[in-house]
Amino acid sequence: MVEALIRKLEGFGPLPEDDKAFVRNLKVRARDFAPRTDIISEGDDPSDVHLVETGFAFRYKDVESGKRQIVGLLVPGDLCDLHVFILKAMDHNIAAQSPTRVVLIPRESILDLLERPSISKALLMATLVDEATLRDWIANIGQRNADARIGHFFCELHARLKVVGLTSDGRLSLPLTQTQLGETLGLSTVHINRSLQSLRERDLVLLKRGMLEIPDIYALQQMSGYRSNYLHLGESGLNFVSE
Amino acid sequence: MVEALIRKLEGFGPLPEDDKAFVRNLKVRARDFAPRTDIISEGDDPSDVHLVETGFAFRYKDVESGKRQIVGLLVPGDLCDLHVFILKAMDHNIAAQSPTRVVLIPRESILDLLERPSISKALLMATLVDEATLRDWIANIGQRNADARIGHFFCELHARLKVVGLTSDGRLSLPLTQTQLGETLGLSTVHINRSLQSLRERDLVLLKRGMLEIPDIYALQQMSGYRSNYLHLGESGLNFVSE
DNA sequence: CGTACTTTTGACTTAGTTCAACTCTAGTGG
DNA sequence: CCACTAGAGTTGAACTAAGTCAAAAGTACG
Repeated sequence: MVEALIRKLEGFGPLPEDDKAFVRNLKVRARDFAPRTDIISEGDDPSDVHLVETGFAFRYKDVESGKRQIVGLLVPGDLCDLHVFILKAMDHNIAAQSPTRVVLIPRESILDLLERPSISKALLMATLVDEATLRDWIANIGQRNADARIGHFFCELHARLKVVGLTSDGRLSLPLTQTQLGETLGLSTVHINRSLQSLRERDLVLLKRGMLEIPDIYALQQMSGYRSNYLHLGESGLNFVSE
Repeated sequence: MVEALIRKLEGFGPLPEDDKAFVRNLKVRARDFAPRTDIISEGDDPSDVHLVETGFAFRYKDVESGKRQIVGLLVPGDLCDLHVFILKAMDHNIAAQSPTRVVLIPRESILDLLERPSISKALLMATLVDEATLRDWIANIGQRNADARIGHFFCELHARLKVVGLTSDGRLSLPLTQTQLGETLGLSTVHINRSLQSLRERDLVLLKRGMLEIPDIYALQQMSGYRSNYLHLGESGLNFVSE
């Protein structure tokens, strides 16, 4: 059940056996969430840290005026709220998009984990990569026009999912509605719809029924100015440009 | 010279004496940078981690089409590139805005630091707060119109600088040109200028000669939808559940 | 005082939003 | 198995926030 965590921690290099054993001995429990339900809400002071085991979830922030901004996608192996055990309360919400199973790790267990240098280091690394991803997201929203913005986002998603083996031949699952895509990229639903049509006409992407198809990832990277360096997937043969 | 780092690490609670002693024994050297010069560039593989001791710097990412996005401000005590010792290369640039003194900490020393649970934990916490700030930045750029966007940014800056005692009575130093403000917020220089005028006419902010004045911070928070929870600064500056 | 930024202004263009209606799709229950 | 519904996607038309261009005015400083 906690294997997803080990995979995550080993993303930057193998973990000592005793650390792995320690992780496996954590007493954790699982919890399932239906689509479109909140896993954690702003203001919560959870006593457990949540780890996505299966499913697809996202972080979002409510903004006055009823709008909201999606500020992160969570796929299996991602930690939802490592920060809450330090900080007082959630400063954003997390919602399940598809049926999602979450592993709950008690706050004290996390504190124990942090006493182990290898694990602590691995968590820091994972957090640093998240940070880099957020910076790229800012640049994307801040500087690119709608078409490139959408294209760039798709390139990032493709890269992230490819690493964990969740793509096949330029196809990947993207269970977001066009409205949610808009909330992710700071664009209106209508504009997302029109840009998507334009991208399809140019044979750059095809999004249908939660399935995203990228016929030529290189062409999409080209048009959207995507460069993969910030994901830091390197080393273990994952420092790719396209295929 | 490395006191700034200790202050940073103790931001979330006191550090054991031996850890502090360890930090003080690090062999580091300083380096000065003139305004408008790059401290670190994209693609660099620095052998040292950089810590801002005095001055004001910022992170930025170049985007195709000659534009660029500022993705973070660095004030004294901030670490520039904790991630490079893990990751292979910088994925963005850091530039000094005012005369800036930087402390260089050798990569190996950082690795030694990470072997110490208290320090490692403190670094993780600092990184998690940075992450929260970035998420808020995304929501700001993605969802707010120009006036609220600028106002919100100023509120955040005010909060951050207040904690480190760099504000006095709603006044704070903001050594950015209007063009750079635009690069920070994803707006054109001209639009920044006009919004700034509008904000001034409404007595919300007054920016002149690198000095920002906020007559009524509460009013500004109100108009920009600012809530401070995400900075996790609390009352005394330090309102965390640290143990 | 001259050079080089920065800030400001005006006139014009445009990318993206809003509103409101219509269609399509998938799921529900009779 | 079909009818009904609700959410998701699509369309058109009108609107506006923000961008662009280009030039003037202010400021900093050697």
